[in-house]
Amino acid sequence: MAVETARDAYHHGDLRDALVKATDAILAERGLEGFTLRGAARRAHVSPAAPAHHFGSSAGLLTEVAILGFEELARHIEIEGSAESATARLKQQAAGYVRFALAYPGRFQLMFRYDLLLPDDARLAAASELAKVPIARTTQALLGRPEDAELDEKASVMMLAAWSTVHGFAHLALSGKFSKLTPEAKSQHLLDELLPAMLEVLWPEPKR
Amino acid sequence: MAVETARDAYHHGDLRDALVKATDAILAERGLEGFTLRGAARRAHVSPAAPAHHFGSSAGLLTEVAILGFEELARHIEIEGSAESATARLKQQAAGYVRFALAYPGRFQLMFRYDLLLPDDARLAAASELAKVPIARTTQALLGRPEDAELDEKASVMMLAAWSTVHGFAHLALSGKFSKLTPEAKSQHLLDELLPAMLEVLWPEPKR
DNA sequence: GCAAAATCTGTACAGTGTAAAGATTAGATG
DNA sequence: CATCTAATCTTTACACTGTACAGATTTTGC
Repeated sequence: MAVETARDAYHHGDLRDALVKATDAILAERGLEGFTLRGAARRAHVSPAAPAHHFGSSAGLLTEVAILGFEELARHIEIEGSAESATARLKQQAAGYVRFALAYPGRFQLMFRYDLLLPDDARLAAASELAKVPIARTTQALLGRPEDAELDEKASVMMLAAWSTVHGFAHLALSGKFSKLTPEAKSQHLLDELLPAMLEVLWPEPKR
Repeated sequence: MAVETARDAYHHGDLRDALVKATDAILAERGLEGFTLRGAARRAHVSPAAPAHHFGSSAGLLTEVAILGFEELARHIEIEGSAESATARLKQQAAGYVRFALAYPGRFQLMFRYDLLLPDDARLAAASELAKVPIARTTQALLGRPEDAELDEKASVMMLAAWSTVHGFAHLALSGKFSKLTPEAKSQHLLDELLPAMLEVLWPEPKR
């Protein structure tokens, strides 16, 4: 059956999955700029042209990894415990978003590099859309509406505001644009100090 | 003297500038992913290895273009007429920021792709820093402080909030993440409708 | 058991960035 | 003006890249 680890056989057994994992490992170890299709093939002990059959092109493989990225991102912004307020929940989700970006910068950058991904992949679009759902629900809560209701224009704009802020913060952090503002800034400082302070400016916690 | 257009001579005359302009033109025509060092050399009618002497590497040339980008960005966020309020001024600057990103996507994306730029270039850092000055001044105005004063922590955080929001918006727009939210969304719609609406959520205009 | 389909290899090609060595020109010095 | 030196550009070359194409190998369906 060759279902077990048959890496030296002519047929790999589960090359598709192995290539995705190899790519993800490369992203983690050497970042997005360290990825090459041939490198991923080497890591899976397979010829340079092998990936083509499963993914068509480099973009096909990367799209698969980006899908996993959006799913992982969704997990990071789903809040576990019940938050005290809607704004508190928003902040928890924001922290999850940034935590994901800082923990998996290669994945995160890939997910927004349309030039590396298949432009019209339905599964990628769906995964991206699914990752927004938790933010959408919190937005509705902020407006005092039922969480599973459809977003009207005001809610859409509000969600866009939250998303832009957090995404911009994450992107600037990964671009190294904060090394000047806070020379010693490491991930912990960004997550524990700077991000909450910024969010408090934009979504102040209501006095009680 | 060969100061005049001597493109067919052995010595170009002003190859350094010609390569920068060629690169900028490629970014405008084919985007950042359309740039190659050899392509820029071809456009300047020069051999593939010629750029190396002036810029050392591809990153050196791109860094030069990124510096021009930050200078152009600074021009876009300097407000011309006097704004009615500090928040109104912030919104004008935000619009300038996004207008720049949408008008010159190749340049804009390059400016934040640290993997393509020289990591420790002093002039690039200075240009990037200079582009923040107008936002810093508006931040001070928002807090009712003298505009040329040093930013304390609160002001820094506030500026970071504004910057993150606008940068995230621009980045998401260029990533094509708004095509779902607003299928027909073109630059005009983003600039005239969506962006002002989002900013109004975060920085509501004070009642008068 | 055997044909057909799926999977992977080997080879090849055009294109990339850039290192190294040589050709050409410009500018400074006498 | 002549000549030397330094700057500038070309040529060649190399190790890569993504991927197209033809063929080898294995699995699968009948």
